[in-house]
Amino acid sequence: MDIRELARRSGVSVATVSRALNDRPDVSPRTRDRIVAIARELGYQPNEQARTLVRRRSDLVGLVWDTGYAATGARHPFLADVLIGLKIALADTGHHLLLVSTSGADDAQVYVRAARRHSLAGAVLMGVDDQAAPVTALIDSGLPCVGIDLPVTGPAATFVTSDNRAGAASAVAHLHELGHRRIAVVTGPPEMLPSVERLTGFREECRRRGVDVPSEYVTHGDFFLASGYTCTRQLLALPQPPTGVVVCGDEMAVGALHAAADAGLTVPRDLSVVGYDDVEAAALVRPALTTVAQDRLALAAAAVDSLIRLVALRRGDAETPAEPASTDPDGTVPPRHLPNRLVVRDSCGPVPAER
Amino acid sequence: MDIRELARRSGVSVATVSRALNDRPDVSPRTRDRIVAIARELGYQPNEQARTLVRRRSDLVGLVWDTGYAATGARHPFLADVLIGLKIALADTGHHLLLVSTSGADDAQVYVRAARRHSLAGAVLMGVDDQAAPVTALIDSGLPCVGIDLPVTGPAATFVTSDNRAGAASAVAHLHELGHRRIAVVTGPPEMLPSVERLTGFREECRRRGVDVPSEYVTHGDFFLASGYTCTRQLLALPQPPTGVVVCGDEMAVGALHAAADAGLTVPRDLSVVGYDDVEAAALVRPALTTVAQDRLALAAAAVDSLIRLVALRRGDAETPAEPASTDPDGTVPPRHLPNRLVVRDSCGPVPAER
DNA sequence: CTGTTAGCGCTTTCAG
DNA sequence: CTGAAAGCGCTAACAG
Repeated sequence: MDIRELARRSGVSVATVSRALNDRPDVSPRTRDRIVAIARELGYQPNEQARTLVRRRSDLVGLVWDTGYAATGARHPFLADVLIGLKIALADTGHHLLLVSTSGADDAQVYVRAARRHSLAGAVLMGVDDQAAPVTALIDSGLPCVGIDLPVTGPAATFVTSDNRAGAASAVAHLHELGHRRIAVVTGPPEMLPSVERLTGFREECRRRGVDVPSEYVTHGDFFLASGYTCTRQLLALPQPPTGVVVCGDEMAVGALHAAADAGLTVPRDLSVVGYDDVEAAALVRPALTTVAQDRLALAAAAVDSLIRLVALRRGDAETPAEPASTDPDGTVPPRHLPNRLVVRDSCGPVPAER
Repeated sequence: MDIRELARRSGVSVATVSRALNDRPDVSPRTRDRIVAIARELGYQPNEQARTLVRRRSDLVGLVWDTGYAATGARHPFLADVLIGLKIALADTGHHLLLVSTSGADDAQVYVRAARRHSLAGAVLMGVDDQAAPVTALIDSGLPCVGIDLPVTGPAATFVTSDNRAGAASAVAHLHELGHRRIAVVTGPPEMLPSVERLTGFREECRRRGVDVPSEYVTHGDFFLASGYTCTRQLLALPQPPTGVVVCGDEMAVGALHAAADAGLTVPRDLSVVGYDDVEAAALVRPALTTVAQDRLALAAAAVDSLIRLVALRRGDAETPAEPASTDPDGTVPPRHLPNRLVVRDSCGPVPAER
């Protein structure tokens, strides 16, 4: 069942069928309707390869996600959820997600090659090092790219992330309102965007509220549980230990919970902990984590939306965009910071009496 | 940089280049080496679409995974890990994973159409209802398919799962050896393969050890936390409550932990719980879950291996397979049950003194 | 508005 | 062993 067969059955040429099926303006409505009806009836499916071959762009969006079990920060459960959101959002745009596998080779061109091989329409990047050569090469190749929690930029690249500053600020506010004045933070690696922005938000809100943040109160983990444990033990060993701690990732926050327990403290009686992300486990641990929730589906949807914009821009589409405001005048798609929401559970309480 | 350019630069015809690059026997070794060297040097990448168009089979493997947030059993964290395993295993075979999105339409042909559109080499199914029309249609279409935890079979279909019976049996054995004699079970829906097999394994091991299983001790959840909670509360409300319970999924097992707590019981002092899967949260909850671990990477690798076999069979490859034993003589790929391993943590203890 | 025609980049007969 | 030539199924000029 190919386009020729369809043309025969509808009594027109293949060109007309193609036009009708691709919603081109230059077909008479009656012809179009008839063709579309016959196509549907016959269950005709255009061959995606043939179409890509001539159009030089497929309906595939690559997902660059370094899932090597070894790679730091890669296997964040958070990202697995984003993946699902991507799939859902992409479905509405007629695109499909292709997980690009690097199969061993890791020269700087792996992603670029994969993109070309499959004539990708664009790519979504997450959980990778945005400074790594293969990644920068991809960005520089001019392929529309959107980073999730990765500050990639360029003529055909942009990113989406959470409003990390506001999120961290809300965590501080929550603790402050419970009476806490000795508030510490466990953030991520200093080279990662969410780490930096969350730390900034933390500092800003503390300043705003006149809360002093001694430098020992600022610690850096790697978003994995063990680092949250270590940092928290360190904090608790301080001469003036904090009474509340903002942990910039739920995995690390669970580590903080364990650290408190091992230090003989009860959460939230002796120590208050607020996490970040609201991963599944956040609601499962005891005490359930109070945490700054990211809307992962919305994050994915925003990424897809931005990507589609980039693709359209690149194609030179002059059509009136649905939301003209969100494409910058200079023909660029601005980064987006999506709002977060504090989810109050059981890991924060009033300040403990002075010991 | 296309094959023509490459041919020009190597001073041969495109046909020869094609043969060389595809490892065809009918090229002189010297010519081949020279062409391969030049290709590598120039970073030549064959266009996948052009190649698929003529070969009528792409390097894409579809992943049919019903990730609608609504779909039962779909968003199991377990499956997200399998996904990563699939990607890794597939990379070695030169294939890429395509997440097939159904974009609204849900007639019986959605998957079949998607498969045809992209000329998929095969498909991996997980987290879907193997009785659903779109799924059976895909299986019946003759596309090589392998189900993960789904008992799909057919001339070009097979499946992989855990050795659920042995796994459940090991859970029973563990409890029995700790002295438990009143052992209950929370399994999944009766129509799902893992539920059924785990329940069977549970029953067999109980019988083997002379442990009686009253019918009230057998409960069915849906693999989600809440159902584990409900079932466990029910069990604990029995006149003769169990002292140990085998919960056939970690999510449900966490629910069981909460149920125990809410019933005023301490795990493992008053109740022993063993889970199944060893998802990430299993190690994070307190007490950490003793659970039957599945090797998710191995499961994924086995799925890929089976799929590749099916693809080869279908192509009519007569080459000597690497492991001839695992392809059945009748030209079929048998289902596989991978071994599980009991991971002992803190949720099981000796039988409590009679209250 | 519609048909004809020329490829997209590659593999694969079929001759040599 | 190698080359010439015929498409794979579709889209996009270019004429009508």
